[in-house]
Amino acid sequence: MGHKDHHQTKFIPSNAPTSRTAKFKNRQGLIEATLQALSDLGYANASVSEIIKRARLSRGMIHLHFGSKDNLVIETAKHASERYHAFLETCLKCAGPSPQEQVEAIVKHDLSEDVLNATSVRVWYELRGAIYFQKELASYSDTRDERLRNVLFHLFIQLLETYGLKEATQENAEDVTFAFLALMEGMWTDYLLHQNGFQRENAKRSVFRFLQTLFPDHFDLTGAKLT
Amino acid sequence: MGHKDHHQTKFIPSNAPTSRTAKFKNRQGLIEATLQALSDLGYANASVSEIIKRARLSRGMIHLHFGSKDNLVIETAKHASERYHAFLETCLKCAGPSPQEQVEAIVKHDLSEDVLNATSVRVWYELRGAIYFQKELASYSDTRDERLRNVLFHLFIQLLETYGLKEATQENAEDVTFAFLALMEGMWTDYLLHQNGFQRENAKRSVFRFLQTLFPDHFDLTGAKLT
DNA sequence: TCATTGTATGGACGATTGTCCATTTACATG
DNA sequence: CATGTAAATGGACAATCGTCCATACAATGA
Repeated sequence: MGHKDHHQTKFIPSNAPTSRTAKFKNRQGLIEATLQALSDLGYANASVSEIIKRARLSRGMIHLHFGSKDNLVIETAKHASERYHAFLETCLKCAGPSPQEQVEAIVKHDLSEDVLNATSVRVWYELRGAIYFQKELASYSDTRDERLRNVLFHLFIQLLETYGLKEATQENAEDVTFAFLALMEGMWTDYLLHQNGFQRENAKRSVFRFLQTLFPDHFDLTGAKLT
Repeated sequence: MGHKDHHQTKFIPSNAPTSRTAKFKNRQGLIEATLQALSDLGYANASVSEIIKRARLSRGMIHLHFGSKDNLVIETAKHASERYHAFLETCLKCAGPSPQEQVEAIVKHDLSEDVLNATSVRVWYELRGAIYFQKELASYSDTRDERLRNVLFHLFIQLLETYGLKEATQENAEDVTFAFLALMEGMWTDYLLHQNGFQRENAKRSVFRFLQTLFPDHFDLTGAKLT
């Protein structure tokens, strides 16, 4: 009934050409709708019907644009992953060059409202869980994986070296990286589970307290309060 | 065809009475099968058909024993939660009474093969994710929740007091508890994601290194090596 | 031994899943 | 304006979902 009208009012404000720009917009719309459905309903209940309802598009569009629903989910994961890494890279470039400033930037990025919010945390959790029976997701649900792990490892190496702990630097840096990543993972999980009670500032303070005990010369709790 | 035979050979070895013991066994069998299905397939694909296939029972049994599939999942979560807490309590009783020994016991419990294994971690993850659209699960997927949080909080209070840091003890203990739980959460997530590469000993060492930096008088890395 | 009771079976049911395609719509080009 | 091509629609389809029930079975008490 009103489907066509909705589509027109949504994507063709006046009388602009539909063709390619509209096709791209619909493609993006499906991805956004999938993110929303995953967030609202979880992977188990994010059906084709629920996705197209949110996209306000017709049933066949998923097949037309993505071939299958599985593929749509994979592309959605890819989209989310790229957004995460792009924003992270921006944050790292804006921050100062010193290791402590870089680490600080990573913490603030990962706990910022742009990254750690109700929708994205839910989607991230659901897509991770789905890796088991949708192996192709693994490559795109790699938030906080090898790339970031390597960056952190080298940052911590530098920080450890300033203490002159040459002997066990390698192993120490590995352990610190491992623990730091686990800590950040845990923060996200805590946000997921206690969305109402979660205090962003407390989370930041805990992480900086952790960093402070490890590197008392480089970190203090004032870092947790800055945006 | 062979359904009856399977059932008999499984639950009635010789000619024992079926009645109540068998009913209980079938009930337990369904719960175990649900755990297996959740682990193998995830919540999204753990259908009634897949569960009864693993339990080697007939379709109607779920309705008979649990009323609905949703209820079976809830009872399964309850079962898993009770098992986790019962084992944790045993570990805490076996360990020495000092705060550092109690914390150590918690770490070793949470990273032991009995608790942190392929099946249980998968189930834990899936059930947590399902809380969103199955609210009743929340009360039984509370692994590492308020109960454990309180225990840890008081243990860390005691440890902090020995340093004479009376002023900020409360806030410090909260932060430490928060960070510690996040760290353990993250370890589980890491196990989930990198099951092949995960090194139990590395995880233990990282946690103990974390504790050592916080409480250098009470913890050292030798604790990480003991079973 | 026969009736009763509780347990177990497996197929039927409507609802919903993801896929696909015949059809319609709308734009770009001749 | 007419024609061709790409985009979008929404219903048809088989498969599967969870629920439920008529039936069968097995053990117990009279």
